[in-house]
Amino acid sequence: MKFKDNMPIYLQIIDHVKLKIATGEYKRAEKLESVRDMAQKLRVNHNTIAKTYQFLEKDGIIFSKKGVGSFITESEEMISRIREERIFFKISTFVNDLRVLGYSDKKMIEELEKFLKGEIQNG
Amino acid sequence: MKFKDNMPIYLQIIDHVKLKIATGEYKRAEKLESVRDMAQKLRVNHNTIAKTYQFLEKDGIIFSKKGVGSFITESEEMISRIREERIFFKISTFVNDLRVLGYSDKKMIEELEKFLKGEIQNG
DNA sequence: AATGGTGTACTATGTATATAGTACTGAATA
DNA sequence: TATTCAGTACTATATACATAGTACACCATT
Repeated sequence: MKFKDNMPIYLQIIDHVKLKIATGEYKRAEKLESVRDMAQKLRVNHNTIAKTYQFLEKDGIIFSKKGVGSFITESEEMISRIREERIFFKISTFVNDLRVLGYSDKKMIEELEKFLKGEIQNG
Repeated sequence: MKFKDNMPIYLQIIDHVKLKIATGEYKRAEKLESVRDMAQKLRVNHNTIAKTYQFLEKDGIIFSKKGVGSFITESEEMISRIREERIFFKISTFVNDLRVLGYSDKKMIEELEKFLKGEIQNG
């Protein structure tokens, strides 16, 4: 995993975990890697992962049991919400950003289609 | 201007200036607000604006003259590039983010159209 | 009962960011 | 020439972030 240096690592890992939940890679009630294993895997300090897990727990996205481990929420409703909020955020951000740049709805769609077509030719 | 607390202020202001260039609000060779005026307007320390301007100058986006002021680049090519790079970044980020979430090109366009239509009904 | 893996907590250290305050340098102008 | 407005530079202080290292509390298993 690559980190940007203009954003706290623990926030990037929080988003990383939420993304994995949104894509279904992390499933309901699944056991997460331990604080120390995750730290080693991502090459960060275990305190940073501990902070990450504590923030995720505060938001009800995971729950931790001392001496046992950390687990993805048991609420399917929460999992759905994480996915849907993410999709809504991505689309609304996109629309807003392009409108600020002067794009109409029509042009926005056209440019998106052009981008998708051009990609195939290039790659 | 509102700042997010998870990203350095000076980086947010850099983006803010680049956006104004991209939209045409800041024009070629135009004089920027002074370090101290901009600081007062955005309610940050003047050192933060000085840092911002120095980064923008390092990238050739503005140039500063001691005792005179800071100015938008005289290069129209640079201005066009700032706008085009921004648009490309927004579109490619959007496409990538939605693909990660499992969206096909077709579904991506459909959801965008649905969002744009739904918006009109809601607002 | 002892061991090992778990989350958690704490101190210490270093870096980046932002502020406050001050002062210097250069250019335009009254 | 003196003043004013620019950018620039410096010290000091505070906070957030990340690391390193250590230790403790809890739970399951041997």
